[in-house]
Amino acid sequence: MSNTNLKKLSEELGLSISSVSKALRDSYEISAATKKRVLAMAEKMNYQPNPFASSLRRKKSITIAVVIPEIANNFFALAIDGIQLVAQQKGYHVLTYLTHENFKNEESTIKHLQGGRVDGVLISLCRDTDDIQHLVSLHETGVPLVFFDRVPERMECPTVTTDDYESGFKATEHLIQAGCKKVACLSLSNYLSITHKRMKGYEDALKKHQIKVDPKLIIQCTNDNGTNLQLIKKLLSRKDRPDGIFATVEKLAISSYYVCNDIKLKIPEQIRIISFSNLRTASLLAPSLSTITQPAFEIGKESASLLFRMIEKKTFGNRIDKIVLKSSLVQRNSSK
Amino acid sequence: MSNTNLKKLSEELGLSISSVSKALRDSYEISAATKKRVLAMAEKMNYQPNPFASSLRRKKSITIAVVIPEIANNFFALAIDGIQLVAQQKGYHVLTYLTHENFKNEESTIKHLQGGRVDGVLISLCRDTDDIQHLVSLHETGVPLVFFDRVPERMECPTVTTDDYESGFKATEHLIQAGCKKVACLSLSNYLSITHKRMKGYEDALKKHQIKVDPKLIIQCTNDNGTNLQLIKKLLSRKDRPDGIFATVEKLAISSYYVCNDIKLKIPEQIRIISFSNLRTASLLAPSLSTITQPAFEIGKESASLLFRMIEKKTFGNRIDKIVLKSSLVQRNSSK
DNA sequence: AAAAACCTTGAAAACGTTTTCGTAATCCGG
DNA sequence: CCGGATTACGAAAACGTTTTCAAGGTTTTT
Repeated sequence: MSNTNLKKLSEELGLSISSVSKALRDSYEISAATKKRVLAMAEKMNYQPNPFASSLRRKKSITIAVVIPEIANNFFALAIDGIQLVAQQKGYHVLTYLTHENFKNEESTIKHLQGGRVDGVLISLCRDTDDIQHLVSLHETGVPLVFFDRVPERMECPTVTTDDYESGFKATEHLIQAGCKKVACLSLSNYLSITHKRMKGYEDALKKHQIKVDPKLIIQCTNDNGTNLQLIKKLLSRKDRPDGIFATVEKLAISSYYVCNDIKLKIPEQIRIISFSNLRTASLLAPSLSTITQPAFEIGKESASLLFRMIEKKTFGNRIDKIVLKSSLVQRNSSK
Repeated sequence: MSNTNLKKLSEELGLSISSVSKALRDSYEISAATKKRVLAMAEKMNYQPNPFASSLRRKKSITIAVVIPEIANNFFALAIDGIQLVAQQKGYHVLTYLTHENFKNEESTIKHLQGGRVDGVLISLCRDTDDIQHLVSLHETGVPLVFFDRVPERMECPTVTTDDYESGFKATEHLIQAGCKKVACLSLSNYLSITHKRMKGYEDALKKHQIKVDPKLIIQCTNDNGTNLQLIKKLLSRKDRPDGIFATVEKLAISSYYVCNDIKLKIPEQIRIISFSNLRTASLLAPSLSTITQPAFEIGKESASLLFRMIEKKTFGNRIDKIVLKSSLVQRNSSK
């Protein structure tokens, strides 16, 4: 086992434990010569400090937690990438938790994090999180907390998001300008602020172009792919089917493609599609998929940076940062 | 802060610290009535045990580490998903580390893990890992270690892999049977066991069909996408260009698609492509991509399960498990 | 030459648990 | 009612660090 500790090291060196500890932490109290000796011996004996003893004593874990709905998802994978980059630079460890879009999981995960296991938490809510008591409670214990992308609607807290309203507006307007008269909206959740904003953009774009918002064209999708396929198939099989689809998340666009293949609907001739997406193969699809692409990697980086500012107390007292990044609309053939 | 600890709890209850601790851990030494009182008070005071004190004392972290080259990668994202599933069931925490295909990162990460921070490690090597001294060293400190997919060639250790040789063979033979005479192989690394095996399958399939292995058709790609695009473009622009591509990893197939679009090579008419891939949109590409699909999620699950068997010492003394799962070849239009 | 300042080290407490061991108090059969 | 078993709890050590404080020794100042 990992056996060499300060005690053994100090015995080997003929020094006290405290001196060895101080030498290793490069304290001014220790002479250069001694430090050199200690470092050499530590190297030789392959000393690795016990992180738990250290964390216990210093009340710091050098660890952050990332809580996300899923990982097999291009957006979140990229966000994690950005988070890890910053964490690695700071020398922090990253604990990852998946809620699988399940509120109970999110709740229990957050509760566990109250024990001091981490110095800060990055979180993107799950699709049916409405009650945020668990997060308020975590916040009250003093753990720095940053939300990214899927942020709570009614909580004063630091967030990193994108211009969801504008993106929803632009995407919808783009479809209208391409010729769509009946644009459907595929939504992920009833609760999430991001879907509210994206849908508000969608509705306002319709209104701007004198198109009435038709509730039948707004589909609340579920967390089950099979069900979603059925919902979309039903939508697209109607006589008065839409001629455009605005998908608020990537997987719903993918499902739409499958349904169109299935029922032989031509994209974009019979139905135009645009979607929020971080798919790297968007331009290789048949047809290439028009996307609103969120800067997922940057979102991760910004969130982590913000969190570390809070951890290091570099952020002003009770200042609450709300960072908003811009998504980019990329027109491709699915909306021509 | 997370302030309530055993001491406060015990004072509030008029019990000793040890009794409270034992009550919370449901020890037989404590009466049912007392346990009930303690549980109630712990709930009321929102007690969360300090994980570091506990880990320090018990010499267990209830945490595993996952070390992978990258996360924005369908294979690894799915594998992590499987790992997390098992870890969550076991009540373990998961620390994730990205090496970004950089050996130095891998080395230092592994070194840090020797301090006892985790009870076990799951790792997929990075593309240029040749020297495995750091892993031998970790293993020697007694930390259970399971390799998945990208495993070391010369080390006696538990692994979870797929039938890479057979898959490489089948994929290549499939291209030959589709009519290819000159099949190129896009490889990721010189060192990895998986690429060796996949390439051996490739070579043996060629030999079986009396096709000479042409070193000029075997391209060692790099870790830089731009460079890879150039390498592939050069390969496909030659007069004696190949009529088939066997890509050993997904991103090289994607790059090939881009190059073919760029230089107007028709897939599959002028060049057929098959690739290892976990792309969920493989069937939606233009043309749909033939794939060898690894059971990434299952690989994650199996690796984690194996690791936990080792952690729980349920695995026989020095028995070394080598689990091999089957990949599936899915023919689509890119190799018609 | 004594006093003050500095440099280097060590002893010990503390972080919050877990666990071993000891010990009252109760119980039960003979 | 006595001896042994059982039940329910507490005291204290231990895990491996970090940090405060004291102290011995050397150098500098007066």
